Amino acid sequence: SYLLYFCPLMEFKSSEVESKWRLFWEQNQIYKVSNNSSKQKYYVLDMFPYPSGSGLHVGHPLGYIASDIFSRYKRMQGFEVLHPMGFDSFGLPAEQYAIQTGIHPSLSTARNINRYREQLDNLGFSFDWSRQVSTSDPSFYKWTQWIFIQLFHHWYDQDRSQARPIDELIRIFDTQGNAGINAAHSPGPPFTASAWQNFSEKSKSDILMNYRLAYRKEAFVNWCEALGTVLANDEIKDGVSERGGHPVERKPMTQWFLRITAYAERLLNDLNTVDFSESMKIMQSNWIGRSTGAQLFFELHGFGKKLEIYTTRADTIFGASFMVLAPEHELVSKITTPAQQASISTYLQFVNTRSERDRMSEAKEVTGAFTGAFAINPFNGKKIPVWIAEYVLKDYGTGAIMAVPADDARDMAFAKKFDLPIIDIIDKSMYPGATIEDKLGRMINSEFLNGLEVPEAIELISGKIEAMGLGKKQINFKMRDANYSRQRYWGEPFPIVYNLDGVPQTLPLEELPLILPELDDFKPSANGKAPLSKLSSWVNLSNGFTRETDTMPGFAGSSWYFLRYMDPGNERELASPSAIEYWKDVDLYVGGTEHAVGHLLYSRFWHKFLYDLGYTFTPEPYKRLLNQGKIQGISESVFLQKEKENGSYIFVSKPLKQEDSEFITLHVPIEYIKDYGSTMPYLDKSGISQFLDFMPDYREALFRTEQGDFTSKELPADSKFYTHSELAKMSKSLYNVINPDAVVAEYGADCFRLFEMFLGPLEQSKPWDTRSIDGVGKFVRRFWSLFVQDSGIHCSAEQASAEELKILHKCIKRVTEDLERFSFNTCVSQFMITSNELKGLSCNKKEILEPLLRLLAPFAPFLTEELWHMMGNHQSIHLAGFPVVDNQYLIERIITYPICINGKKRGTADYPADADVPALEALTLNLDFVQKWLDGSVPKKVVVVPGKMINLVL
RNA sequence: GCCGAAGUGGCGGAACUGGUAGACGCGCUGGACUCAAAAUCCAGUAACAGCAAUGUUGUAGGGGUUCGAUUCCCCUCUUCGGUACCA
Repeated sequence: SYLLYFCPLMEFKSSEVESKWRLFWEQNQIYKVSNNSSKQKYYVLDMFPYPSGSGLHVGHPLGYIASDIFSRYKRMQGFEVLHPMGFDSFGLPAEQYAIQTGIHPSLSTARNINRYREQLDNLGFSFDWSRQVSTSDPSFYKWTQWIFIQLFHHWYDQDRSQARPIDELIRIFDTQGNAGINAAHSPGPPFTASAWQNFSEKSKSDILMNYRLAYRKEAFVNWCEALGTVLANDEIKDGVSERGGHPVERKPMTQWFLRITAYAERLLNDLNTVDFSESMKIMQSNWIGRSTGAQLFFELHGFGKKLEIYTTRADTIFGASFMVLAPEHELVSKITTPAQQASISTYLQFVNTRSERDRMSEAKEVTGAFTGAFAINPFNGKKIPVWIAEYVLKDYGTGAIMAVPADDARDMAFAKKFDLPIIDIIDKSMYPGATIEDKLGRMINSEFLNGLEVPEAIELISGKIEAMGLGKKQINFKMRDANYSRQRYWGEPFPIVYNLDGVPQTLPLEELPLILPELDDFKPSANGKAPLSKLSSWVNLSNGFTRETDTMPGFAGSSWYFLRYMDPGNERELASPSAIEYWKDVDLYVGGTEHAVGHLLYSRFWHKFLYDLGYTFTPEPYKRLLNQGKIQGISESVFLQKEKENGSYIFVSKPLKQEDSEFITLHVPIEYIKDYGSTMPYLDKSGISQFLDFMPDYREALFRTEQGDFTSKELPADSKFYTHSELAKMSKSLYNVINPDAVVAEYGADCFRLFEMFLGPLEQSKPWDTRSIDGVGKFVRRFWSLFVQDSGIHCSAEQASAEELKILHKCIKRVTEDLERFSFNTCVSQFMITSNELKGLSCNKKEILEPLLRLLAPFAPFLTEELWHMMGNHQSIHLAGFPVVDNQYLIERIITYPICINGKKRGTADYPADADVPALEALTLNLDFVQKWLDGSVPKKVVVVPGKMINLVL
């Protein structure tokens, strides 16, 4: 034992080992990916991060670790694996930061990227960093601008279901006008070929705008005064901006839009061809929101005008007792009668003063006004009053509806409030559970529809509407065209100039990228114009033309970045055709659900557009999508009570807190807490003094503990002041962020990776459990000690026993299967089991340990690389093959069957694995304990489940 | 409100097509080593009853199918995620 003191055991020193192998991998370009490989390709993509100022916390790398494990696994299996990483570096936070601090976004972004890069490198990822992209890099956004130009120069042909060049559309206009064209377009008047030829250049440009896939239009936008910009619908939560929670109001502005609605049908249908989770597909299809219905015209009594509505329930037309227009509907001013003028104006004023926020928070409140006009029911000639109301939306359908109170809850509420007639038209008595909205029941009070079931009635009347020329069948989508303009600085400038008539023109490829100019003042102008508009030398060109001053939104760069990774240095194309041909699409995409409807839809749209133009070769960009859950934190807080008499403060230890008194809750930085993560975390005396340094306002406060009330100085040394734990997200404001760097420094990157996987299923959200990481740490040490003893590696060349081979191959089998179904947590469990089993056998045989090492390599790249080299290998383990299971070692010779009587286990018996069912039956009936139980009688049935169990039914 | 997912020990979670529920890890209890602590190792750990063998109850609650249900079907409750006047 004396000797042992002087002969230190060889330990696994993670920090030394990690830096050594990181350097080795870099010098030997282990993770360099080739575009000219003869191997089969596999593309594993992570959703690239926005490099925020606060760096990574332990939640961010979860998905990256999973994708890294999978990439390494595929690479070891012999695939050429593209596993790149980059940065989504344009966006609001950097700009907000710039406004506050004056530091230019490009500087803070570069700094943040470096920090992210460092943190990522710490975790041993196998990214090919030579392919890194950043969306704010001009060599990258050159192609973002280029794609926008392509969108501008294309229109969508519904008949061919394809984007086509705008020149072809002009040729069609020249020869036949716009009458016979089935294009995705904004509303506009019909015109003939000769009319087209006589239009001015300006008018032609305006008309073409209605067809372009990137177009300008005046629209109500979500204007956020506090942020000084318009926001997309998905940047608003509950009527306030998602970032900052500022109020949002509606404001008309001329904006760029992308005609994503042209692709709605394909975006919906092609969901069937991709491997996304069911809930993800449902989220997307709800967002697209396809509905089949009918366009229907109502004569307006005494105006010689027609009112166009959209309905999915044409069958209910005999129950239509009023019409409703959206307040912004263009006919409102034209049809309002003098008598109703006052009340309509009052209502319109009311609507205008209401922000989006008010509308949403009082969604159930019924408001509206009567225009004085009447529409004529085309089927029975009845006069129907026309109302306006907030609950009808301008942007959906035609912005006008026929209201059928008997069959629609909203119309019903409206009819009740304003005392309008309710005509019963569907008898639902035979469908007891059916709600008002269900398409079930039998028609009544509906003339020729009477007696029909609802679906039959819809069918019949739709046919009649078309035959009578009253309208036609129509498909509608909830999805709107994407607003593509931001009145912001830190984004891609539009490659657009306006001529003297204000007609937009695109820049030629030679002038791309249009570099975002330097600017000192990033604040938006008061009039809502973008910061770039202040830079007149940039805006105004020598020929009198002006530049577009808005910038592109956050989703621009992220809509196509995965293509750039294929060929990031290319200066002539977004990526070379041969590179795209080789990599094609993403085989596995890993990221959070929060991008379900935003990023994923936009990028699928762009990819389809590029597919139409022949730049990409698959209709969908992502074959398979895996959504990782979030890692939650635990926040710690203390209860503070203010004494009524003298205004002094007293902190109350959690167990002493009385339910009825009022408390202020203050969050405590988790690093001051003792027993963090246990059921009874507390502050000790030094923790309290740290906390008071952090919140000096309460320096004089008393602390109430079991031992009594004390000031912080008087506290007994052993006192425990208990705090309150809550599951919460990790956030700076709750002081509960856990930095991966600290965990890596303490436990090593391998342990960190294994632990994040071990926490639970990847797709599930789960709390970071600081304490149980020790278990994984123990595994790493035990695994190490399988290979290393005292002075070094101690593997023997001895032949492995059948038992040992079985343990190994069981592990290979389980881990391979679990990897294929992305069950990483059970992989780690299996490694622990196997390592314990081998430990129990004192197995140190190379024949077993070497394949086991390769099996673990994707999970623990540093540890396995170190051991691999200690065993005498000179090449990286990550270039070695992944072990293959040999089932011959797993064959069971004897199987222990549980023997049950009426489902209850009564004993066991060992039978040969290959025994057939009749033989098993016969052997079982002869068992002593079975005979005792049967006691002479014969069982009704013997159920034999080969390999599993035998059950006798008496 | 609607759509979706999920509810298993003190905790995170296993159980792949119905077949001995609670693998693996944390925590806890006891023991070994130690002057002592840490570390490490060994044993135990769903609940109830029992010295024990063992028995009974148990996968949110209720019902059903089955020889057998955490798994399949119906109803109810709870939690989380998405969405919100879409005609």
